Amino acid sequence: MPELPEVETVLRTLEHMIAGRQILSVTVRWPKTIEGDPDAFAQALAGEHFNVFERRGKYLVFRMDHVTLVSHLRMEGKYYVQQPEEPLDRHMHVLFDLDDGRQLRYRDTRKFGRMFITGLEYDFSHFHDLGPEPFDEAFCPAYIHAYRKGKTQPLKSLLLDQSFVAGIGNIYADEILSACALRPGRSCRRITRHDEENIVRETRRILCEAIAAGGTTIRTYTSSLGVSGLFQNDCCVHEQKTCRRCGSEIHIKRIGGRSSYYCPVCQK
DNA sequence: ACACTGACCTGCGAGC
DNA sequence: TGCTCGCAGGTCAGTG
Repeated sequence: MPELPEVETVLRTLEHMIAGRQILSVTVRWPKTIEGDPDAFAQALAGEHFNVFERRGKYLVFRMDHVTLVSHLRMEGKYYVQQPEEPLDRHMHVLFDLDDGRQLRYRDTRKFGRMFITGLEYDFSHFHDLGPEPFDEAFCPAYIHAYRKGKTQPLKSLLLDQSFVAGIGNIYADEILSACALRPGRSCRRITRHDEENIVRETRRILCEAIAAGGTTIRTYTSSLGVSGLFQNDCCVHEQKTCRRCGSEIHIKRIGGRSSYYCPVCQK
């Protein structure tokens, strides 16, 4: 499931592969992938160049000539750069014909991912209630303190709340709370200043390490493969049987509708 | 205002 | 073997 580090990896890999390329035409095979009118989407992108590659939270942002293309992979969205004669499968929902003869293909088995176009000056403030980036200095202990005031939700739900901080998903939320020795079900009302400092530091550390792990895939990419990160193979608690720190059995509990993995010994 | 639930989708594994 | 059921997950609309 792509979270911030995976989205960053996908973005940098695509930048490496298609920066400056022009879109000749767009084919939409599953219209619901496109927010808004798919025909207008295809028309607006024809002739546009991939100029600037940005990420905001889990959103991929491509600045073109006259429009901005925004893409969210949700759970299983992937991009492939292939030759047009390579066979399509039934999960390839949007095709972008490029000026060098290759094809950028969006593939999504669950069809949850979405993309849309908007103006060149798009900055997210009008459409999405996204919180600060984890690496932005605005994400600090004092910010957490102010944000959680009056709230009672579990810490896990707080970390998944994209208007609190942008880019964290279920896997990294579990890992961050494990690193902070906090149980996912703990109320955000009942943490200390020390915990707030830990959350900021461990969030950044874990995402940094994950981006670094994903970065290795950039150097080894092959043009016809989908891009994803590697860090998710290296979790302390998420989808683990035993705690990597103390060896205790990992517990699973549903919190906010998500499976949450934690060590009952290390996390209080 | 806050917190929780269900819908959107498909593939996969468990259980019968 | 073949079927059904439940689960996985990010976001948002809807509900209490």
